[in-house]
Amino acid sequence: MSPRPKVGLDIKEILEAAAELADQFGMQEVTLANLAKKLGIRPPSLYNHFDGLGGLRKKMAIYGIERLYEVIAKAAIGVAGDEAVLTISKAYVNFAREHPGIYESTLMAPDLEDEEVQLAGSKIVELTVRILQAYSLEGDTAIHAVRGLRSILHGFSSLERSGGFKMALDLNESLEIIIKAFIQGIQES
Amino acid sequence: MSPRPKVGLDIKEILEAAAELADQFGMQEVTLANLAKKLGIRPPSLYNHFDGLGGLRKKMAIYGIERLYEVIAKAAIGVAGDEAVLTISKAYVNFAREHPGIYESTLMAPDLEDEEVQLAGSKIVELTVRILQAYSLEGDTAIHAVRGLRSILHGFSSLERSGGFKMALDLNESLEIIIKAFIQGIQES
DNA sequence: TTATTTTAACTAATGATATTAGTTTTATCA
DNA sequence: TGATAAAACTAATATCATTAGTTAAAATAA
Repeated sequence: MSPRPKVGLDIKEILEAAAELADQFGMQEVTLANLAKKLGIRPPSLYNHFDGLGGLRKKMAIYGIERLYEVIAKAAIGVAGDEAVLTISKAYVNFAREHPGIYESTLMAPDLEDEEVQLAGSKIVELTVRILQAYSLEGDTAIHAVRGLRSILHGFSSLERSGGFKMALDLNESLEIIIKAFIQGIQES
Repeated sequence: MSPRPKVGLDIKEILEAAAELADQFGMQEVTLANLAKKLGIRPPSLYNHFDGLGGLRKKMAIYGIERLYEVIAKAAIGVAGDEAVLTISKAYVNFAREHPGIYESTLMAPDLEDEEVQLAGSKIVELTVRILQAYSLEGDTAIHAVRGLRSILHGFSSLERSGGFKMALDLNESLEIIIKAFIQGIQES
């Protein structure tokens, strides 16, 4: 019930190769043709591992979200309160900087509302909720706060990558000030 | 020095048709084939108006940013302070909701660092700077604040569109609370 | 060991796409 | 009226993703 073919690729190797392509050349260069060439096989052979280009993008999105989660979760160990929020924020933004293609892939699934994709993302949301519990926010404020934090982190990463911030002013400093302002303000609302 | 051909399309009509396609079906359906069909011409004829698919995407990005600017600028008339920030924020998010394809196009230029694209975007940045002048922020804080506000608005719009917020909690309320918290916090930093 | 089954590769072919080259039509202007 | 320039066209090419059908290799079952 578990045979092995000649080349013997598994989905993990394929996703790692696809992630390398994405980080080096951007998601628009992650084609079945390029991926197959990198793996030393023919494009149709990839259909044994996932359901076409859409299927690849979905798997890449889940893989990318999981890698992002691991980085954030590791950063969250042993910290709490403001320090925790700041630490995971930096980890998030750094991940997007170091792996622009993987980060891009987390937004390129054919259907981002897909159950598996949402499930992967919900782990990051839950982690954020736990960290914000330190502030004992009232009622729905915690949910609004999570939405705000996610908006800041995704918006910041996205704008930074696309060259949206062109003023000569340190970006890490901006991030720190933005995050601190937000958590300060949310406590007073 | 200004002849006229038989059909006589101008770039504005073409961009409006492309924007309609984008809003209805998403940017991935804005192909030269689909656009030509909608306009009643053959795909190669489009090359008389812009430089291929990349050229179209660049023109669409500029067109989209300009339309977004107009909406924000109109919303900013006759308001100041917190009310102004809240009003333009709602206008921004509403634009992304009403014109998802146009909004998407503002991020799909082949080179977002392109001079013309940046120029279009800088008008929105300058408008935001003027509105934030009401707070008399010290030193570089104004620049950090603009970066924060842009991150929130882009991140919020982007996550909302991709189904990132799945809790059953009013999104407009979230936006209002997030923006208020941020401008409150930035004044104390 | 031998036979069967399953997996993962392959070739060949198709349809859609962007793109280039070269041509034709049409409207303006001298 | 004739020249020019803009904007349409046809024809052809290369690159994709994708499907259908085939083959080879490895693991399991007899």
